[in-house]
Amino acid sequence: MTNDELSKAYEPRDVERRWYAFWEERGFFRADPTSDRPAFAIVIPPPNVTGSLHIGHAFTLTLQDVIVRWKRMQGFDTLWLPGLDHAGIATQMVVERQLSREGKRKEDLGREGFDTRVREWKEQSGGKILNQLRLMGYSLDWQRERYTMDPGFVRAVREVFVSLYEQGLIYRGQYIVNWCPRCGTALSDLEVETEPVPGQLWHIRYPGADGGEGVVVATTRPETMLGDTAVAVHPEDERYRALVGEKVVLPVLGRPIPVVADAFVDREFGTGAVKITPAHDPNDFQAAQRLGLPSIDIMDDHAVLNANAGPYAGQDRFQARKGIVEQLQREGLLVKTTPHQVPLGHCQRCHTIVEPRLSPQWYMKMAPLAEPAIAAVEDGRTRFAPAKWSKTYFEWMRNIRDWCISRQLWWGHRIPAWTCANGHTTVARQDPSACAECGNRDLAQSTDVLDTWFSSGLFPFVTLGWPEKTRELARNYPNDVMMTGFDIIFFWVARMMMLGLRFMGDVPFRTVFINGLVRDDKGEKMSKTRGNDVDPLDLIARHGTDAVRFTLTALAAAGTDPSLGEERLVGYKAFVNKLWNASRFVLMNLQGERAASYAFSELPQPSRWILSRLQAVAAEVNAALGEFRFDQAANALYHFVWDELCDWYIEIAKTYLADPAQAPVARAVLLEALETTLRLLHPILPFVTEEIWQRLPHEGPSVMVAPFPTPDPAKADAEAEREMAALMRLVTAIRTLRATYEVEPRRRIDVTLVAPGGGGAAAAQAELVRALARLERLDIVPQDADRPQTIKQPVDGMEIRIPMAGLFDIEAERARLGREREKVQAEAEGLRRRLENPQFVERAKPAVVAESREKLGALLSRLGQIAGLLDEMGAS
RNA sequence: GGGCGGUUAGCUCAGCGGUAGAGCAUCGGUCUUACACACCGAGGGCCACAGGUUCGAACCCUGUACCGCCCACCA
Repeated sequence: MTNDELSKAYEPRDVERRWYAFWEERGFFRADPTSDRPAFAIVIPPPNVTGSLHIGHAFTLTLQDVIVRWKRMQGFDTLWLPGLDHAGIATQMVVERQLSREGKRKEDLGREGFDTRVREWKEQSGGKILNQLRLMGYSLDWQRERYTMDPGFVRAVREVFVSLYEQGLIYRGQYIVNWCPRCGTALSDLEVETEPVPGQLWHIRYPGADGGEGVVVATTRPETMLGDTAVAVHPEDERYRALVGEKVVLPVLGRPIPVVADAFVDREFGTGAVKITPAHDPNDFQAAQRLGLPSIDIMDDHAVLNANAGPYAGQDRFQARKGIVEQLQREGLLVKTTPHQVPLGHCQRCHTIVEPRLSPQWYMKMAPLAEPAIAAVEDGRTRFAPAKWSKTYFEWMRNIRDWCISRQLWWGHRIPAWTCANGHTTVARQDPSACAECGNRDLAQSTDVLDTWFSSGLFPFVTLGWPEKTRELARNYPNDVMMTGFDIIFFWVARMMMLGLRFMGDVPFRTVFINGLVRDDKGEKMSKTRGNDVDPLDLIARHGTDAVRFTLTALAAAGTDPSLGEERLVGYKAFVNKLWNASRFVLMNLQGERAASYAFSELPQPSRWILSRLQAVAAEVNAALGEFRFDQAANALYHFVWDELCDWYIEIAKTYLADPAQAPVARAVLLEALETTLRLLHPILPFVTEEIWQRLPHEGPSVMVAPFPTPDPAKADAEAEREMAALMRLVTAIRTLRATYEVEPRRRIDVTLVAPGGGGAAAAQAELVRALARLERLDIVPQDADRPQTIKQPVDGMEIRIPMAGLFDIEAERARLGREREKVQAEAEGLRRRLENPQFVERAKPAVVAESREKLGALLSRLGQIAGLLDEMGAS
């Protein structure tokens, strides 16, 4: 290969598509259950079929891919199985919206027609997000792709439902549910978002049936009064004692209802008298159960008042509210109206105000399932990372309530329950032909479907083949890691824990890593509705996939919500380009020859240094990824590549490359450093690393399946690191002096280094110092007489001396020394105070005390020197 | 009403017992033959506030103030 093939700037576009196809064709993504390598499996949070890739997916999935690629390179047989969620309510909404654009409703198609329509739509659009996952470079095992409505899931869902029913953990009951009048279905508690809404508290008089004053109740929802079956007061409330047991007349409808006493009433709130509407309020429902009161449902599926609402039948709930309030006012029964903030439930999907409604639904008993799921985290079979999330998990699990699993939707897993003509219920794995109880053959299957999370909750084992006893199940369950956002800990993680323990007898995964939620550069949560979301595909089109991946990885500090600003992304794009150009440099210098062999101990110090640093970085990256500290891994690599490899070693190597005697070994070191770095970076930057790696002399078909670097102790060289650090401090100090006095960059100057100890690295690498600091002469002397008109700058016990003659601005030096003196004085003062404190000397660690003494000594001697220099200048 | 988290350089964030770091932005200087998506330098912070523990606190404890999130059936 010639360098002509490498463009000056990295061009991600064609590179990415090419390598992804290459990896996939070679089967690198595939897990092999017959492998004798250790297994590593990770559960993907299956995106909705309706969905397209948003930044939240890109964030969590990039981190997952980093882990997967890392583990694969470490030699694990890794399984990262792609899947899609049928997303019942969300998908139904999308398809209904499509229909509505065609001027149709789902009822026009009928249930079967609608079902077909959804399946068709899934076929054409379900692949969209999967292709987007490919564009991101994710190394998913595509041959094992699953879908929560595929035949295996249908069977598994049935098995789980029937089995839980048989165990008494699924039951049917009539309670108050959260009902979305727009979606026309019940919702679980988790699908309801409570938000305070400014409302009013209406005080309404219910006159006595005996013609007396009756009682004034306070309500935020006057329309529900049509379903009132009592008024309740506190049993010990003196104000109403006489009324208990009497009747009052429900306004509008004129129905007499009793005044009852129940301790749940808060005497302080409103008037202390509360209307009881058992069919439309959970509290009232419970009170009605206790007190034996009837329930009157006044609304239909879409919150339109029904025949029980008398004159308001046929009106929408809010329209009716208005009419009722006006009527009460006309009739003089509206005592007063006060503003009042009301916490109101909204449908998570369509944001319609949820109506509490009495309705027959299917429930899953949660307490018996939660108990082992709590224990499994307590005893560490599953651990949360960061650990704080276990608190959130426990909090919810310990206060868990039964889960309403039935939905009145058309899209989803049908509930395997049939009702016969005699009203008996049959729940069965196979479609029954006769009632299990009475043999009646006139059966109708429930029209309800299951909450989408019912099937998602089975994901970790059904995707491995359950209920069959497959190799995959034996090998990969429990999965090793589950990574997701905290927003679905309850929806998904908790339910996988409960169902996994129930049906597999073990936890579904060993570690749950919770990542933050991506925010914009102002810290706001990104969402379409806010209009501040960024499209990851747009970002990759403009900056390249690797830059996007690196940005997301570098942002992933444990436990924080990352803020994604475009500036940051541009910075990491530059990093990818930097890596590209460093590689170009190495490739240009390889000259097609085979890498020379070398003995590490005989390498020049800078070469030992860069290789030693490389071992440290390898150790750091491995440790960081092991703890899910993605930011640390990314930063360690960023700084190694940019600050050490590029800014120092490549510059140093230029001098070696110019010398035919040193060039071959330098090339070998450069190549080794680059090749190892590419392997370290590959999990984060898969494309650019492959593109470069393939151009290097290499073994194996792909960097993707090359071994992940581990630190080689034989190449750890503490002495070289120490010496090089000193050398870099020296060069930097000289450069700083040059910059301070505005010495032209091109101009070569003479420097004398007074080094009583011999000069160490500076002496050994004098040539390098000259090259890096752009010196004409570097004289290293053990001592030197004081010379006037000389800049003196201490560094590591040595002193840099540069003659001022014709070079330096004396005023500038005076000012600089003045500033330095202030700083040094302040620091020395602090140290002196500390050392004068006998308790510090006595109790602090000896090393800390010694260090302080040493530092103070150095500071004081520098102060003396500064004073001398200033004197000298004053004199001159 | 409960619970959790945050408050560190202009911005976005690391650090979590030995008197502060990064990226970007800012300022000055450079086309030094890999890279101007670059190079070489510089400036910038009483680590929200008040107490306490400690020889020593951004870091541990207590409280306060803002900000954010989650959970919650007071009409």
